[in-house]
Amino acid sequence: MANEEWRAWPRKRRKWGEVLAKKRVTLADVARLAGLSTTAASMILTGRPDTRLSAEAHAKVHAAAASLGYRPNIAARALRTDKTRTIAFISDYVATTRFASGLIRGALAGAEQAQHVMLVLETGGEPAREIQAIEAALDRQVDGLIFAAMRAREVFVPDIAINVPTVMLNGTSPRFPVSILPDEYRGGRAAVELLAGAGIREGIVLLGYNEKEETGLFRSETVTNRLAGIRDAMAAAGTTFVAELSCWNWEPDHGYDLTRTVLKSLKPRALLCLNDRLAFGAYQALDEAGLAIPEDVALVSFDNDEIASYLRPGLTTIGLPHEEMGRMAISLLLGTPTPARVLVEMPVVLRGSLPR
Amino acid sequence: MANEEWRAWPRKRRKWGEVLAKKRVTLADVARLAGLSTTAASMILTGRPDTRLSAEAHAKVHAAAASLGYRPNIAARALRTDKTRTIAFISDYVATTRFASGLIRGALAGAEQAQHVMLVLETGGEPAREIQAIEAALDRQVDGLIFAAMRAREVFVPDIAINVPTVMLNGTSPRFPVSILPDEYRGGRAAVELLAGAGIREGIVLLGYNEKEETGLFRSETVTNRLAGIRDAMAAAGTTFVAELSCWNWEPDHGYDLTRTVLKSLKPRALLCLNDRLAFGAYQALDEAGLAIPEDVALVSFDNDEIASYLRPGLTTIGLPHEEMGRMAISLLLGTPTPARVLVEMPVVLRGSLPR
DNA sequence: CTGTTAGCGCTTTCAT
DNA sequence: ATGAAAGCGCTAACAG
Repeated sequence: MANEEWRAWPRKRRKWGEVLAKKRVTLADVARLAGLSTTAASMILTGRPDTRLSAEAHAKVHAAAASLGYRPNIAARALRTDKTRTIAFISDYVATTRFASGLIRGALAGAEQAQHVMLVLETGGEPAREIQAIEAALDRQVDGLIFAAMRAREVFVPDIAINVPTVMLNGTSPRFPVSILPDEYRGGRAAVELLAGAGIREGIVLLGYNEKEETGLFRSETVTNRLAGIRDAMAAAGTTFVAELSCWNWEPDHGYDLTRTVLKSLKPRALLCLNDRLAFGAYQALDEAGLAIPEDVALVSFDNDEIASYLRPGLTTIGLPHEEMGRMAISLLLGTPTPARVLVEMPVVLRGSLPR
Repeated sequence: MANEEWRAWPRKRRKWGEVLAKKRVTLADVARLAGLSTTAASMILTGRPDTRLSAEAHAKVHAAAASLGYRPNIAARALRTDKTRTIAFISDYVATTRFASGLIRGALAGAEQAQHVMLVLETGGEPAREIQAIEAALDRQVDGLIFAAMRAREVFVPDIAINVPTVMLNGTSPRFPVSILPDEYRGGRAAVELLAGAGIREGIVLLGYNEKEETGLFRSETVTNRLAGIRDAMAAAGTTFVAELSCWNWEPDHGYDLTRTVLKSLKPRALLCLNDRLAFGAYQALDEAGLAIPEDVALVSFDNDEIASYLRPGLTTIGLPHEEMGRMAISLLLGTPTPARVLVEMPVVLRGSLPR
């Protein structure tokens, strides 16, 4: 399983503790060196405004802190202040669907900017692990909780006491009013408008519509809203789909099969795919059929998955604004509570799969 | 940018603090309810073995804790014990290359299993942010540090005092002897042996060899070792490459271009691609040239990127054992220090791009 | 303007 | 067998 190759270092193995050394410098050390009280040192180092200590005192304390390399012990501070400058990010899956990792990245960036730090916990969507994760976070006195779902949906949050601000990210929960979601409705509209803008109003096939929205992984309002936007925009453009193909999951294989099915009976002008992986499969089927993209068939899709940029021609897609959403979760958490549903705009990513 | 839709909840906005309630139950509360001292409660709840308190005391304390929903304050405990059961995972990028997120997932899983929790920090490889990340972690009294690199390489670790166990994950550093890497040499051998096993010993093209290994993103020993394994295995099989194509980066476009170049001058039997994205580009070029995989041209590649499973036929590839590596980082950190370089075996993932 | 004192919640000698 | 008291490092009242 693992192949170990031993290196020089210690002759005899020792415990980690023995390998390391020196205890941390404390505030008392700084105060002592500066010849002042810990109180003075504390006030000066935390930069409290109201209290006026001599400029000389300031200088001495800062000099002492610097020369000793002093760093505050945040755990100790938290005992007094009840603030750890730490936020927990609890999600069902971590970057399993690679693009959803944008949620973490955005949150991480937001936290860093706000001088906070993030505890990341994965629950697999299992209630038992969710409870453990919440408790582990709360036990460490985090200042806030972000509950993230990798696929937008209503999230079940265990009914245990949570006494810190909480934000639902890419999901909703009746218990927590603050939630952040992609603006799927407008995204859906945008996709259709893109086609219309390219002069395509006829011969459009919808790929991946899930007949039973209440089934499977996508029982969320997400896909419902996306579809609502699509249908409204189609109606507004005064057209209808020439065909609607449904499937139970959005993987490349399904896109491939669906597209082959379509091509048997008709010659579509465009494929509107409900996500990029379906579109990927569609590319394969279109290639096999000798149809050129976008001359024969145009494609528009959703998610801005990484593969969208790999395809040739590149896939035009309505992206999920995950990074922006993650960032927003932090600012909502750290700001005044906003008991609202925040909808974040989905970016339009233009590539070659649409005629210009 | 963000579209806000206000929901029912509070008439007037309040601060988060006012929205929440009740202070935490403390050990003193438990002790009081049990009619014992905090000392007794502490000993019983932490399950210290040597001290023998009455069975009755045990029962009372546990009952009290349960009925109050007591949870220890780990920050406070850390003040005494110097153990936070928290580990920091500091990496240059978080899941930017989607498959590298396996490192995090593995570490997360390992931490959870060991009842620890993980602080995740991203540095972008910038020294200033690295310092901040280390300090932020150390200030929170983490029990250990994992330094991860998303692409295996030698990692620069800022020269600041680090007084906790540290493991380099997917990277090396002269300062920290414990490091975990994929066993690239054996992986390289495996790839060639796969081809040989399929009866292919002639007409093999190497795709993506970087002439100047010291340039660009891959100055690591990783690619060097991978290539060494490949060359040794080729020699062992008594054959040589019919062509070696180099490029400066491993993206689909390069694989596409390189393959087209190859096809101009010869008809290869197999392509050995140094990563899956190159292979992806190669697929596109082969498709265009009307060559069938694996009948005309076989492919073997590295990484087991997600796209490898999307391709048709599926791409046979030597995977990066990131999840296993992440898990191992935790166990090394929490166990006895192992001042060694641990090499983790790369899994062989068989799919249709190789004739059977 | 500065220092003393108290205590956050917990574990740990050390008495009883 | 159990509890009192000290103290981890820090900040907040309150004196001086």
